[in-house]
Amino acid sequence: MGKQHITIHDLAKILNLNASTVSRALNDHPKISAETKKQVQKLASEMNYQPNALASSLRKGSAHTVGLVLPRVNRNFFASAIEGIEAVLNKAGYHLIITQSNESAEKEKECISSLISSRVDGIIISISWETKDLSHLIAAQSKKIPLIFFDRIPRDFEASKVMLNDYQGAYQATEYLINNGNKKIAFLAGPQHLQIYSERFRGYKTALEDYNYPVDSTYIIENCLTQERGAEGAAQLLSLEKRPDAIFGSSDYSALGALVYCKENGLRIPEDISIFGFANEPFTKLIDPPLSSIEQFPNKMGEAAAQLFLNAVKDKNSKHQTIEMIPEIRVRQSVLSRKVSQF
Amino acid sequence: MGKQHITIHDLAKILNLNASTVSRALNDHPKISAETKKQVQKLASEMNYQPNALASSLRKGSAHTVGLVLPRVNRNFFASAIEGIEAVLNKAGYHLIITQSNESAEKEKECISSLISSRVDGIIISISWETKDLSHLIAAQSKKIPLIFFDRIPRDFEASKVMLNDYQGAYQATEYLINNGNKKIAFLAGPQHLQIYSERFRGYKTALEDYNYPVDSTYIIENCLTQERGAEGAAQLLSLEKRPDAIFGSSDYSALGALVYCKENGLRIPEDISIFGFANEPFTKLIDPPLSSIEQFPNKMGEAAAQLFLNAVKDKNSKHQTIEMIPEIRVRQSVLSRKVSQF
DNA sequence: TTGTATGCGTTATCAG
DNA sequence: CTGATAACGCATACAA
Repeated sequence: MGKQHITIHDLAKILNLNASTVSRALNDHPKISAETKKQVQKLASEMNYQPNALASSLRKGSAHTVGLVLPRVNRNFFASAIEGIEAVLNKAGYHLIITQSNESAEKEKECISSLISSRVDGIIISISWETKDLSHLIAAQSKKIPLIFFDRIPRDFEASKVMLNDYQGAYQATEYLINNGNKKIAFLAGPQHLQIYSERFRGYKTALEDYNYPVDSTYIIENCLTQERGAEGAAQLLSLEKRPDAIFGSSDYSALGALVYCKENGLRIPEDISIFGFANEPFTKLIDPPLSSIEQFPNKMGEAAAQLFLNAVKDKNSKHQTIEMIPEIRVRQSVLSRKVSQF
Repeated sequence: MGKQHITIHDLAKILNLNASTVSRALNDHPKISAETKKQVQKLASEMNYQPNALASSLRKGSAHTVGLVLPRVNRNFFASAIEGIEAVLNKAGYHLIITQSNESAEKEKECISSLISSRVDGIIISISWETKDLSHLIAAQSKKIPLIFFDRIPRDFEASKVMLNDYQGAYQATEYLINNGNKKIAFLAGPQHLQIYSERFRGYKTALEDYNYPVDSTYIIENCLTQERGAEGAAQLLSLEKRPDAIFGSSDYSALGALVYCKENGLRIPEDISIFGFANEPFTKLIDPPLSSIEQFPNKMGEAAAQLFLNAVKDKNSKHQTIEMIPEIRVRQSVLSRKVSQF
């Protein structure tokens, strides 16, 4: 009592052993007698010994820890990704430090800096909406810390990546809208310097072009990812002389904002206007009407990101790898099913 | 290049200084010349020096870090609590390590153990559903690590606590149901060894008693917190000869399960049956019909928990403190408003 | 104002 | 099989 934390030296003194022997016994070193091991481990557990991870990591030069930088944990997508990452990492004996950038580039810099200071063995990151300057990421790489991007990936950056084929998801959703009788499809876009959002936009645009639909810039709302922005975007779209008959959001939240706004303003969904989201957040199934969306398999994306990290530490000289996941559209009542084609 | 991480010794050598001087310069020590400071800080930033937090914390005996143990981050309630905790803690210069027990008592033990090994300065915890043995928590306290409970609190444990007046919330919800024409109110209970759930049950029961309603044990479903269990509970209740006309869930998720089950089985909500939840998760506003629930102010609860930790480190001998928050009911369309009384 | 010496708790290396 | 010693990187008491 009195002593906050006991050390291997305390144990050693009591057992008339050397601290090194205690250390080895605790780590199940092969050439320590079974007798001694038993003795040491018994006392350690009786005295509730907890090794000092700081000291151990300092000495070993690694904390066997991976840092995770997320925009925010308060999103099913990211929370599920954490589960996948932890499952793979824990099995491999790694711990995870979760940090949040809150969509702020500055906070993200701090997270990275703090993780480097904590001497993490790798960093898995989904960058913030704001992030444009990438020097903090270059800094991490220059310290030979494996850097794995997932989901939100900067354009033109050499690193391992887990990405969704956002293009394909957006293309399919747009195609579905077209094939089901929607003529004027509006799009709520995200920041175009993030690949996922530019790819979603490309999918939308290409589908329109392939079907010989005009791409009308008044139907494209920029930087529209939050529920609030979605409502604003919908307001803007509904005030147009020729208002759209469908709104496709780059995020479930902006789609939700649009949906609520349309309902509040007397539009019937999907009879008057169809709505499509992106991410398949759990609430999409629950709202009225249920929101069509695109499943991204966040858990699997997390697992894949963790696996890329493990590959990187296993083979220090391995090249960067990219894993692409295929999304699936989930059609629900928020979209018209007029079946104008046989598709 | 080549070197992964540079140290104060590297900087010292380059500047022809001693490592201690460099250390002091970087920490803005008062008796280091402005000249030297500028020199050192310039080089440090040029070379992208990142202090080794492991070494620093080991030496200082504290990492200025707080550990957080949550059942899971994939809940708005907990994710919002994190925000509140971080806001207060970061302002005070502390970092947060987030861990998840996944509602497993064993995993929770591991989290605590790992946090103690990381030499956190305090632990904020909301315990898992499974947790009954509290030895891991006693272990933490015996090492003089301040322990702050929030939301899910074990009965009869001396520690600082941030709790909701769950009794009051449940009482008010039940009272509302009574006053609005519901005669047979069923209850989906949680594990009674957790104070929040026993208090919710007590609120429900007391309200019934106060209004001279019978407390019918066939209307009480035990251990019913998940969406799945909620659906099962509803199935059980609807199969009763005299089925209830209202279901009050101890969680939004079990209430949701009940709501979906009732809808799927042809009951109109609220005409045929009223549903009330607990926690006011964001989805409650969005579903059809919107689910009545009880707001817990998770962000404020997080802030309060962090504040209690700060109090504990500021005054080592301070007594345990308890902060009680007052919940507010949020009535939505999932409940009948028959107004049988003037209330 | 700066340098020297020491120790935080652990583990790796070398001896015995 | 076990012990002695040094070192991980940093911060502090003490010295100059």
